Amino acid sequence: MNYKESHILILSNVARFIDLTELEKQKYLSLLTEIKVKKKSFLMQAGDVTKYEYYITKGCLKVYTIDEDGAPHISMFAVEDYWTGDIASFTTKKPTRYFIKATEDSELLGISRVNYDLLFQEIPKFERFYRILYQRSLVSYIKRSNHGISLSAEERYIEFKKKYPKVVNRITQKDLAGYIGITPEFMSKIITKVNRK
Amino acid sequence: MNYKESHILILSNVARFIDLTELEKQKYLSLLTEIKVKKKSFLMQAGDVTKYEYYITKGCLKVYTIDEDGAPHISMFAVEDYWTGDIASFTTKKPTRYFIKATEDSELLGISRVNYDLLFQEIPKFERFYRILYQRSLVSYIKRSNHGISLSAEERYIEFKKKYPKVVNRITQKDLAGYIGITPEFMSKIITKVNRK
DNA sequence: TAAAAGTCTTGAACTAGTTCATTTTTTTTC
DNA sequence: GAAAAAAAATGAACTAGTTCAAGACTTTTA
Repeated sequence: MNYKESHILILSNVARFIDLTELEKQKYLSLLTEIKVKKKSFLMQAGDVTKYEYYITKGCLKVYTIDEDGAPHISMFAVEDYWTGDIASFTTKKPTRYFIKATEDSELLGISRVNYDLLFQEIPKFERFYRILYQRSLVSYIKRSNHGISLSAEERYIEFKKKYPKVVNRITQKDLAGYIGITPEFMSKIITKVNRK
Repeated sequence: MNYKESHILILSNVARFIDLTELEKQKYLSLLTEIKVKKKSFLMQAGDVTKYEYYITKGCLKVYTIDEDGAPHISMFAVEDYWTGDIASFTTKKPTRYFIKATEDSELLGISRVNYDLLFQEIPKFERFYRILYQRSLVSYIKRSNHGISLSAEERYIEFKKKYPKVVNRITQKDLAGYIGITPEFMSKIITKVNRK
């Protein structure tokens, strides 16, 4: 069977953890929705009840909250081959506190709540896929939450560059500051200092 | 069937997400190992390859790393009805960076790597159980990692008290400081200040 | 392609959190 | 139940990170 590029990408992502028959692949793909978002437009805004979980096939998005003082706190940058969304809102149907905004023109595959439930019924193997996917995400979020409380801003910046070398060049310094958890001014000072070394 | 108390506890934890037949319950329990740890002794130390994932039936333990300066950073307190361990080391067989130490005499049920794999083969429903368990843990770690970078120490303390009102009274202020990510001295000042209000 | 809007840099004054040292209080141990 | 060990409180001097303001540089938009 001849698949389009975005479908090849998501199937190879899924194939990391489970094997699907040709029929299952087609069933799976039929449950997905193609979504395009222009740079600067929103995939989700605080207050929405999120309809989809997303897989990014092209582009870059930032996932963030805005605190009472209006300061943004970025929880992740989602680029090609990443999953994103707000699982809490997706599963509980409560309004999200997150914004997801495209920082580049982006293309995604979304799975709706109905289809997500259906997926587990029709291809129970996907329980395993998501079990392993969540297990791995968990490991990286546990690490990140430890870093947040135990590393200095400069150390967190160095870690970020090491972990996401390609992402650094695709985002603004201001957004990076929002991810590291500091002001853009201090981010600028850290970068000057680290690069001087 | 008449189960012992610790088994009733873990079965009701599992029953939150999946239904098991009587036979499956017995199979599941047969894969678990009972473990007791005395206060101040270790369940795991940095460098070990972790053999088990744990469910706590009694007591309290702290999960932490120690940084190059010798400062402890506590990633969770595990009390009754909580799961703990180091999934990264458990699944990859690489040495852990974590210490797990009992802060009270504690009792746990452990599942070994071999039995964990066996569990999924014999009762595939457990993929679903862990999928949902990890999904929920993920939500709370995403929140925690955001709090670490966006809230002040005082705000994190207030959040902790709200989320874990019972745990606060079972741990030392020093350990709480290690969780919040500040020095014991500053923790003391915050507590004095917050309670004065 | 000019104007506007947003991003980045730098510096000075400030605040949250650290470090170190000392004393008091609580818990552990024999 | 006394002695030792650990935890908690407090204060003074310090450092990492913030805030505000102003100017330079880049990107977006019409």
